Amino acid sequence: MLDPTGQVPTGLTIEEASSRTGVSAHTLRYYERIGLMDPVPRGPGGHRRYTDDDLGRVVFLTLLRQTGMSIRDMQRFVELTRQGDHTIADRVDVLVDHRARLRAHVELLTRHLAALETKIGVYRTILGVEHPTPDDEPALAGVKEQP
Amino acid sequence: MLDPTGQVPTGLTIEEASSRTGVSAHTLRYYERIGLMDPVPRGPGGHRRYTDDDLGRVVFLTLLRQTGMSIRDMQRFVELTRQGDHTIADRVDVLVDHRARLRAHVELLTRHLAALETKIGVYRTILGVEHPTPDDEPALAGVKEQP
DNA sequence: CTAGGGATTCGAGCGCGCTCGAAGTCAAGG
DNA sequence: CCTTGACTTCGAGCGCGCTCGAATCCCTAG
Repeated sequence: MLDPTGQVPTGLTIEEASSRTGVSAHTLRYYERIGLMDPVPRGPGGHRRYTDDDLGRVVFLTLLRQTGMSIRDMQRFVELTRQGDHTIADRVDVLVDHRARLRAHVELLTRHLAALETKIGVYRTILGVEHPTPDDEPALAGVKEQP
Repeated sequence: MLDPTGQVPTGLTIEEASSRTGVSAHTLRYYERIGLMDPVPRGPGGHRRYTDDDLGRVVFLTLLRQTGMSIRDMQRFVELTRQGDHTIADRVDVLVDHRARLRAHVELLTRHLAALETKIGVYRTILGVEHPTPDDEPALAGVKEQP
């Protein structure tokens, strides 16, 4: 493990970074290719070694993606970051806009969720309401029905 | 507008249905093609005339889509519907599962929203907090952060 | 030295959910 | 009559976000 110079490679391999972030190695390379990540430092043999900062970046990118920001918009945001501190106000604008969209989206989903509850209620009523709705908390417990 | 027989075509044209549901005419035809909608009744000239029931169906399909159900799963659900009342319990199962995923998704988004607030806060701090953040009350009541 | 394993780059391919365009039909209006 | 325009069917195409596979390279173990 130790090399003769005493240098221990620092940082995580791409596989380790993948398992810690939940992002596939393929996707990690892809993000780097398209400029969402700055070139990740390389260890011996040109292998990527992810630093904590790199991981943090990945996590943030994942947050943006999962909240519906497009790859293209993420690229624009990252470009702002690269341009230095004088773009911080712009970055805040982007994030605030994104937050607004996200809030609206969450509200929409919440309304849809309520409508879905109603629909389920209607169906259950049709089935005959023996059960005093033992269903409003288990989620994964597994939904039993009986005739 | 009135034809000699006194027959007034009933229901909405595809364009009207589109503007009322927010779903494009292209997509309405597509949904019918792939079996998400039963064949919509036709008026003179073979043109579609959407009934209120049809619109209701479109709205429900839209809800499922917007909450992340795949077209494929929607097709399976619709197929159950077509098979008659004895599939109601199965339909409930599908909807309950979907509700669980939706709840989890909303929770994830809510956590991401909180993280986003934090990030914005950090950036604002860097900018120097002249502005007493005139932004932390609108939209949603949920999710407050405090330093 | 050889073999193995896991990384590298790169472009191509894929699944999803539309989205579009071509070609045709029909009814009303001038 | 002919035009206009909104509809019809159908298959093809598109944009997105990955996802994969081939070829190559490097390091380590035996």
